[in-house]
Amino acid sequence: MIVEDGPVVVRQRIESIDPSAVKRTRQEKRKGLKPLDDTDRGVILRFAPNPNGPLSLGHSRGVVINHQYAKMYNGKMVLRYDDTDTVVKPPLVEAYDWIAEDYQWLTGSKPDVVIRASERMPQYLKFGEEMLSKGFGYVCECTSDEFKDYRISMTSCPHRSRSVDENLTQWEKMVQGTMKPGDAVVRVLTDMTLPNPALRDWPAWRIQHKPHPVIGVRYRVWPLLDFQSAIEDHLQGISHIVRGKDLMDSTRKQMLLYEHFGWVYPHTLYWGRVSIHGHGSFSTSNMREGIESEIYNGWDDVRLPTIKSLRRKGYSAEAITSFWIEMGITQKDVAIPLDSINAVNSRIIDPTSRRISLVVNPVNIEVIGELPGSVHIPYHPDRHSVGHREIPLSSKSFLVEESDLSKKFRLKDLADVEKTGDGFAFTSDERTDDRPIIHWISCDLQTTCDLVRSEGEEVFIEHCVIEDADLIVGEVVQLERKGFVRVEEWSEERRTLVWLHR
RNA sequence: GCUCGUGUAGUGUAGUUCGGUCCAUCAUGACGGACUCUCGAUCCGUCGACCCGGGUUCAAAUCCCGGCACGAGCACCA
Repeated sequence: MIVEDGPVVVRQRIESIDPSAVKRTRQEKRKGLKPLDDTDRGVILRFAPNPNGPLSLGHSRGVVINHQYAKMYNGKMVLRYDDTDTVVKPPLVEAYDWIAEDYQWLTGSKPDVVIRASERMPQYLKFGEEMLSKGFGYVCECTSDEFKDYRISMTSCPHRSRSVDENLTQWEKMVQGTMKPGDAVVRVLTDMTLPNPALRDWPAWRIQHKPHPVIGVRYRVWPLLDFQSAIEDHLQGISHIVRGKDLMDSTRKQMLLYEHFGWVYPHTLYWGRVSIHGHGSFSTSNMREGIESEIYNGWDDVRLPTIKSLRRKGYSAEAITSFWIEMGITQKDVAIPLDSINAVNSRIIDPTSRRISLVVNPVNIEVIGELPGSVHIPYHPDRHSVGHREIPLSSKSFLVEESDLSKKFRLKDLADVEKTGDGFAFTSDERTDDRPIIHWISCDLQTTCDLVRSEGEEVFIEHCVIEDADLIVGEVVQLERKGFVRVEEWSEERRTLVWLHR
């Protein structure tokens, strides 16, 4: 045998038998998302947010990945509002539209199906009742603490052995509203000795008397996520679920329910938690509180990681999309530096962004010497198709950044300047040496604007001078030597820019 | 405590299914350089990783066993 031979010898032998078996090829990184299993019977995916606020950057991962898979397999996308909780994380009436809008912005399309769980109650109630009449659910009147003890000790609670009739009677009381919140809950009958405590007779329905912000007081009993989602996924024929790995036990709970109903559970993929490096975690509820207590100016506050805020700052949907697709769906918990999203965004916006001069701390200098009446400067250094502007220079006065002032400098695209006694003089329109190049604004064509910028927990509004260009609201421009901003307002009365990134 | 999951350069990823094609991919970052009338863009180069310990094998990022670390679930939230 070849036991004493080293791997090199073995490789040579293999090579002599079949060279292709050990051929060295440079390995490559897989592009795009990992293929899905079992796609031949159609692909239907879903994105199921709680409409208790607008979409955040974290949500956008769900939108992007699911939509991308649907696209890859010519499948369908379901946008489902999971709005069955009226107490802990109640829906925000406006959020439904916000989410639809952000969804469309991100994907450039509308979902194939839109569902509000709160409008599907008749369906859920039907299956809830079926569960009880078929004997795989029961009405449990333990308090949550009491049941916790049963769960830990792996023993049955007194209600577990109720008859179907008794369950149906109690259910009717829950539905009619004669029982108060907390009095009872409907559990799915699983097995109290299951090794995973989370799966032991998990709750499917609870009583809520607080009105639903959209549909009011029509129902007294509401399904919990695991039940509602399980039923609706089946009803919609969802083929693949991509969800956070914090919902892994949800999958397992729902599979037990599917077994009872005799259904086939969708294929499920998971991703880990994502946070932005150096930023605290923002939950929708946190943000909502912050807005209500006026710590934040609104959902599009530049400090918040909402899609609204990112849009306001000028991120492109394409950047967010390719960022998530490149990241894929690993189960690792990751902390992303904002810079890596910015890098993707820059790559996309740089070729089309006009270059504009803006000065934060302006100093007015008058320059003596020969100068044309105006100068013709392109809006983009590499792409002349972006256009150009004609800047009048008759006043020979310029605004420059205070910190840029020195003995010798060059006004970019214009002329070399030198300090002469108490003034400044043009020395050449050609570039003569490597003196610093600074940006400038002609006093003939200037206006003021506000620049909104956040730094940590602070928001700053800087009053700046900017060249008076015909900026368009919504466009992203690059401030010469500074970075990208989005034009938020541009009119006679108000001109506001929002800082994007460098 | 029980259950589940994850560990590849600073960061994020590819490769792990089925051991050899891996002295390990790509991007970002840092550093250096070229180019450029922006501190932008572009181009070139450099740096840098398989959580640890055993085992199996001619051969382990990949398989097995045992640790360790981190995260999540065990809600009448989603």
